[in-house]
Amino acid sequence: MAPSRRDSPGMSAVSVKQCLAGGIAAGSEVEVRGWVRTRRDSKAGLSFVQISDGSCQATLQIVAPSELDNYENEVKQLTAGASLIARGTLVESRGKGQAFEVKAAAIEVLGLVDDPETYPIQPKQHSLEFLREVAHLRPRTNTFGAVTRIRHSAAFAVHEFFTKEGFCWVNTPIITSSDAEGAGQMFRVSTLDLENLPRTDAGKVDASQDFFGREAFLTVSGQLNVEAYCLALSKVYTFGPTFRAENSNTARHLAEFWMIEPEIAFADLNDDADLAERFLKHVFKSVLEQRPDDMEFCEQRVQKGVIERLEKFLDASFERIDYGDAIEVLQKSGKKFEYAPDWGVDLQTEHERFLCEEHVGRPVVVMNYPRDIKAFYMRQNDDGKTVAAMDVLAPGIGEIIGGSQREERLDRLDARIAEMNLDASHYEWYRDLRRYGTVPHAGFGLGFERLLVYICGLANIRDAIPYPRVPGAAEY
RNA sequence: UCCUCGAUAGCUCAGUCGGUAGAGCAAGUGACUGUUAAUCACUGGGUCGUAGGUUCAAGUCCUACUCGAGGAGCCA
Repeated sequence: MAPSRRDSPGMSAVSVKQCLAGGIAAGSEVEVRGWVRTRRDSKAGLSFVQISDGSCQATLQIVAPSELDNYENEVKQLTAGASLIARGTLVESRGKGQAFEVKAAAIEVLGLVDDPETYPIQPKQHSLEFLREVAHLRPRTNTFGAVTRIRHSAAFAVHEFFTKEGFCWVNTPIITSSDAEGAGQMFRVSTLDLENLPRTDAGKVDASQDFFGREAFLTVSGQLNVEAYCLALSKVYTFGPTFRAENSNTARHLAEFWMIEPEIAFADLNDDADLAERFLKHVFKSVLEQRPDDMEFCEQRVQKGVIERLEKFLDASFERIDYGDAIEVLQKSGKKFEYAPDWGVDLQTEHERFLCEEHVGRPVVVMNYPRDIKAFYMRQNDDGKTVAAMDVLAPGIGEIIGGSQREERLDRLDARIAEMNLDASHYEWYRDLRRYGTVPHAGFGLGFERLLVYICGLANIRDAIPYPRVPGAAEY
């Protein structure tokens, strides 16, 4: 990682991370750029300025001697948030707390803070609720720096995993005309003039005059579309934005979030569960390896125990349990649940957490759910009562992945579409996939922000995405 | 959407029985110091979320609304 050359002769622009990593020889001339975290003045004729440039969790100490031309009128005006470029010598620090520091020969102040008293990001612990109200400034905090770098590493690990396993990333459409699987309320996409809507003779809004010549929405899932690519490229996945217009106001829901949906051909539910296990372990392992400083920050300041939770996850093989057996286990557990477990009803969060935290003590895959509580595309089992669906439950959070083997038999699929009163005309192209060379296939879905919440130990999903969109709030 | 709790200085909070407002941090000034979220002293900073109501008197009690948090439902 050679420092890039800059205009100034003999001087290289380097990151805070590079300065602290030990890869640059002490005595080197360097240029660093960043934002001030704190400034401490010494009457010995120097100031200490801690700067961050986002390259790592740590800050770099700039030692600014009072001999600098702009010491009195600029350096001593530096407050949290101000931006600067420092040029000088990278030296071993005389003080404790850091191995290296930069002895500045010049400090160029790019931007002071207009009103330091009202600058929201102060060198102290802020509440996450408050920081949500300043979403444009919160990336300057330790917490959001860590989450942002971890988010990047996790996203990279997702692509790395699938690439190594021979998958193709397929960009399914964000604008869609079908309501997919009825997976929830959709955002409408329209260019019609809301003040003056075209009407049909029957008085309905005339969608044929809209941009796409029909109704259109933002996607709630790329799964149906990606199945088509699966039945040609064998191993595919989506990773993109997803939208749900549900009025859910919780720490686990966003109106706009990123979803990962792999789909594998010539595969059954067991293959699907195997894939989910390898996938989660790879992402967790990568993040632990690539962002130890940020994970340590999460451990200290976000939630104690997050690192150990991930390490344990890597070591544990997933337990697999049939839904019916899980219900029996819950009923015989002697544990009092707010909702009594009953065959035919979906597992509550309290049930899921009991299964993986108390009953098994490691991640659990619950398989073969009652068909009446699951989507039309899930493959019907021979017992006539269940479908080949699975949920991966993780200690500390509950469901983290939901997936299924898909119904590849046209007659069975048609029967389900009819049974559930879905409009068959919407699924013609989906039915084609079963008419032209159908094969068993399976896949799962995973909310990327929920994965981050688990990795970082965050309490609220709104802190796992840069600009959270939730009912009643789309500021910034 | 339902239930519960909350909103007081830039931030985090205290504010007793209803009697016109307080701390820590931050900011400003000074002292001190190769300092480490430095330390010490002083100073400035408030339409108590909004609108009504009760009262001689409301941060405090009542009503409505707005916003936030926790839980539930829905789900990823």
